[in-house]
Amino acid sequence: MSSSVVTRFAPSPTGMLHIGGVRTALFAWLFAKKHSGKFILRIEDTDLDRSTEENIRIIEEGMRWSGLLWDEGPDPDCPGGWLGEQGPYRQILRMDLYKAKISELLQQGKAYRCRCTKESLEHRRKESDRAGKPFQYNRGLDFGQGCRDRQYDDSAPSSIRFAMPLGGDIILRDAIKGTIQFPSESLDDWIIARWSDPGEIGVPTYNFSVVVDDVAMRVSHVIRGDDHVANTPKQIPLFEALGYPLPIFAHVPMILGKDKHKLSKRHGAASITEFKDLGFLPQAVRLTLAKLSWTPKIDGRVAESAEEEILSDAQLIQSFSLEDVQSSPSVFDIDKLYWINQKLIMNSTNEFLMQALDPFMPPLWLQREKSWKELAVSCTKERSRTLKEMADSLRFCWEAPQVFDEALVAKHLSQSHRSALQRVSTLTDWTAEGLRKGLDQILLDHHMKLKDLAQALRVALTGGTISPPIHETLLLLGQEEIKRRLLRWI
RNA sequence: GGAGCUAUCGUCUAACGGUUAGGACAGCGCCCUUUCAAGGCGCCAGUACGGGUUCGAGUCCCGUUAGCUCUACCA
Repeated sequence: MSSSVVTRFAPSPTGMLHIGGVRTALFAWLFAKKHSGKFILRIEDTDLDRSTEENIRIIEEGMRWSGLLWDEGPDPDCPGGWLGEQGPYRQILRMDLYKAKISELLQQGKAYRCRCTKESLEHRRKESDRAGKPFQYNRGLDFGQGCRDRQYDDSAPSSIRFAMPLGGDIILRDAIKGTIQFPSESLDDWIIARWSDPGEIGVPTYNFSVVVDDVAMRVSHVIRGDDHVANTPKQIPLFEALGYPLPIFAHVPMILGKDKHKLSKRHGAASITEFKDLGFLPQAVRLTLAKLSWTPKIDGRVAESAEEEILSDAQLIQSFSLEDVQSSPSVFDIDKLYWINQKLIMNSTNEFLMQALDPFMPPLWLQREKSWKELAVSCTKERSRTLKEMADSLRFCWEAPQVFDEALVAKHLSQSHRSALQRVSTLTDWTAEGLRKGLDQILLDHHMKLKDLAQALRVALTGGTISPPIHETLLLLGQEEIKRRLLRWI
């Protein structure tokens, strides 16, 4: 039990849920599932100014939609508002724990009160800049100028800094990146608790609370974004100072936009909500994200055909391994998502799609018979990349065309076409079979090709030349609606 | 500026130091076809650069270049 796997996703509620965050969470989730471990969601809201309740809700909803359900974390349905034994899972509610740990460090001389004001630090930073050196508190040019050995008590306002090692290297053994060495001299004594009034301990900073929480929640594998690599050498000595064993670190590479910069709104969709609204399936998002910087190997083999690219969650979980994750970043290509989404839609049951389509459809959709919906879904699912496109391709069912393109009318609705349309409106057997026979007879009588009649009907009925196969299009519209729409052409 | 990371087709990637450098998406062409798709077949396209090590380097080492991350009392 002591060796059981626990991973976590620890976003800060300062904005939307970014697709890059979802990918990081996905890897942590896959790893936990693979090892029958636990996956924790923890809200890192120690930035009081930027964190909001609304953003927490967005994160929870986004995670649920993505299918990344957490074993421990916030849960309004549970007593106290969270699920799990190490709660609460919002850092703002865990201040007592942090402050107790800070007191310990203070007593042991592993942390110290710092009375340097923002102004003083600003000044020293500028001085360093002028000398062409990076500013590091109590290192380099600043060595000896800080409060490290002043033994200040809490009788005056102060922040609290962690006394970092002064020599040697800090070594990070990363499950993805390998061993990385950081010279201690490139780090400095960083702030673990913000400025506070006399007698108090300020709000702890991210790098501090993360360590305390990861230990308290028994996180065995810290799987997080690449952008945290530089934080890790700060955190490692803290684990040691607190007397905690080190978890295994795994830093997953970033997801880039087409211009090789961090993926953002500029590249189109970046938040998980946007992907949802675009009509992508959660499974498609998971699969696409999973295959960035990682290639699943099924039975030791990578995909060798298009079909083999489409994997189930079970296959992803089964083949997931941190060692196989690349250390280089990758560019997110939405075309691949479209393709995977289309494949998954094609593979989906009508039952599933009928329901998945609900949010994209007008109210009239909900009133339709099941058999009608089934027909609508089955004749559009092979020709749509997204749920939204599916919904769009069924628009003609509720929206009669108002304006017609003259060129289309001239090409597809000549007098001879119209006389055939006249016949269509007089058909009486509107079963699938009867309709087929009826159309065939019209084609014979009018010496027409199906192609011509189909396009004439499309233009007359939908205003365009694109629709599901013509028999299905007619069945979806129904006899009465067709008569109504054909009226102006016959 | 400093610290760190990274480098195979446009993109995602595969390749015990030995392959005509493989696959997928995108693009292009042909076939199929009732429009659009789907499907089938095919084409285009890559080891950033320079040095080593080696019988042999995409793969190991060193440098160069480029990109990214971090460099906050943000997370």
